[in-house]
Amino acid sequence: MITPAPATDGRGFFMPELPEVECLARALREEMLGGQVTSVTFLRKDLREAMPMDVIRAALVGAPLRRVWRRSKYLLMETEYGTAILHLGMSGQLLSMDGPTPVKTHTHVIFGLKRKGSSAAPQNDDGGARNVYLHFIDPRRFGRLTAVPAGTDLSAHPWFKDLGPEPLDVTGEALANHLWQASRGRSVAVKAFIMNGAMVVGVGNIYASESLFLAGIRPARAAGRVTRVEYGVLAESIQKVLAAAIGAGGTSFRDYLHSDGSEGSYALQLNVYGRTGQVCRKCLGPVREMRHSNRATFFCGACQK
DNA sequence: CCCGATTCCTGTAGGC
DNA sequence: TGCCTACAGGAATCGG
Repeated sequence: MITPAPATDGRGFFMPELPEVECLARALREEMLGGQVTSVTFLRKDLREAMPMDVIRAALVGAPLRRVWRRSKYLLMETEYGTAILHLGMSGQLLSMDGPTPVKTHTHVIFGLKRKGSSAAPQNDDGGARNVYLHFIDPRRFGRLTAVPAGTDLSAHPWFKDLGPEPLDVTGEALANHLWQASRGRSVAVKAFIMNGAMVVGVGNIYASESLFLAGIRPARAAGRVTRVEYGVLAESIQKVLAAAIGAGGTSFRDYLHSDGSEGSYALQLNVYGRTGQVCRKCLGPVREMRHSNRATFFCGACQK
């Protein structure tokens, strides 16, 4: 039995990929929807790029959160005034805290929220319990945060305009057809091809290796030399890996949100990622590693053709 | 256009 | 033990 696992970098460091962002969106929806952002505090001006602080405040502060969702690895939070767009990068965390004071290093932005119904909360004792502070922490600062005013066409936004389909929002057949057609004549390695957000979103370095292992396709194969039948298997493998990780990542995320973020992410059951030299779980041969486009790539030489 | 390499950043691991 | 280097990742950008 082959079971995909939540993503870490092999040392237990939590890496937000599509499944983790999806779980984050679900958790925030559960906890925050209908609540109101009362403040956005910036502890620095830029992450990967400058954050438009006024635009972000204008989009969020003073109106109920009416929608929280995910597109690709972006988390979106919408009020009637606008939409904030957040990317956790590689090391980003969005932690729910009781207080407005940073408790971890590399806390860059703090969203203060008055949760739904908080006006009726008592003033004493747990009077502040319904207020919650979302701490955006990101040591490596690969994250991004921006916002757009209401009415903006998000599909035309620079961060979204070139994105391919959501792998879990289309059928395996549709995804396979799309990948196969887009790959005709392409010499790029199939691993780089499926990691390209213009082709399909949400497949990062870890899940690319894992999907190709499940599909039995070597990562270095030219995308244009993968057959339609193989793209059928690959599309289903991508969906299987991501869907299973959403389940597993969800569990991981609850620990993550309510503790320090690393709990539960050490016990990994990845098939090839980070398992160089260890035995393949299918054929007991050695898992091999190569570097491609400066990224570690893992595969089984016997199981993948 | 296509494709591979490089860049951003910091914490951690491993070599000596 | 401490210093140094390599490496991790998404996505933009550069150059051939």
